[in-house]
Amino acid sequence: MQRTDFTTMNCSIARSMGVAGEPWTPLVIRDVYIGINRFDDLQRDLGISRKVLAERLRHLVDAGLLERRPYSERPPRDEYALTEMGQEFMDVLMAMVRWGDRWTAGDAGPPVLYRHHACGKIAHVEPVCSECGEPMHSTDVDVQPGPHAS
Amino acid sequence: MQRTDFTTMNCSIARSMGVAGEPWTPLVIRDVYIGINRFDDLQRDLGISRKVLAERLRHLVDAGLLERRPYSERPPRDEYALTEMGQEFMDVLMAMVRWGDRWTAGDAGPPVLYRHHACGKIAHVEPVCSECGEPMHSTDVDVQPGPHAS
DNA sequence: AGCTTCGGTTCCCTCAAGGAACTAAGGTAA
DNA sequence: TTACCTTAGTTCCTTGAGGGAACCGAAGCT
Repeated sequence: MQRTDFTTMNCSIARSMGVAGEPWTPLVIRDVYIGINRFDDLQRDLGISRKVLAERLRHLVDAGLLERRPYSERPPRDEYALTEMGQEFMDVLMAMVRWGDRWTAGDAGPPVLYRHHACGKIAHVEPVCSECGEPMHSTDVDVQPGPHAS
Repeated sequence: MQRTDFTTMNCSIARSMGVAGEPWTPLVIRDVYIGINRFDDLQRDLGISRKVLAERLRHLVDAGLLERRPYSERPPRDEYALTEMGQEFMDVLMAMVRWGDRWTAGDAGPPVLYRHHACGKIAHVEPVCSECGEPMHSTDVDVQPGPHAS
């Protein structure tokens, strides 16, 4: 948790950042997604302090994005896996990958590529409207108060 | 900047977080997007420390997501506006809104709604494949090394 | 001359990040 | 049964970023 608690703000961006926006947290989620599931492997891959990693994992399990899963009875050992809530957060990270590839990758190009199962092509995500399927960027919408407006 | 510099890592998620992942930064971008463009207005709306706000704005201008724009000659005053790079970062924040609405909004419902210009309906973003237009979530892709793999 | 607005900067305090060392529970080899 | 290894943390200390309040400077307003 940063100094300010974003999780209680009446804004979905703030709450998302409160749950998964602390330093390292998105990278932990990415690593678990690509199959790095164990404490020592995460620590080695990220180069993160063991103390901070333990805090982040505890927070993510408490928040419901990760779950602990035993992979060995003797000795008893747990690994971390994405829950459905965590899987869906990958949508946010894939949007972040798209943006980072476009604006921060430079001439060298993106470090990883995504091959879409359905069509077999190298692709990136595009945001479209859930109702009509047309492109939906920030310039394509009006913002208006919702049920729980402040 | 957090202690660790994420902007130089060979990962678009890390670089995105390095540029726009510090505490408050996504909320500053959201506010500028919805038309809160001036220092004092941002400070009042967010309740952020003036010191931290000044740091964040400077960082976002340096990174190219925001630009300063004069809105008064006498007295000389600037306001902040999203660049194209900043506008496109809104795609990430809209994905975050979608996730936050689904998983953290609770019974009260989302605080804000988005009306899509093209179809006029209340909608949220769905990620689709840039090549075939079918849904593209993290479970729909294989990850493979790109041109600038580590 | 004095008050207000805007857009910051400066100062100080606290608490989180980073890093290294330590711990604990069990397994393996001699 | 002694010694060492692996895994998954915890503890301790130092440093530096976040928070808050006060201050500042340029311009306008009365």
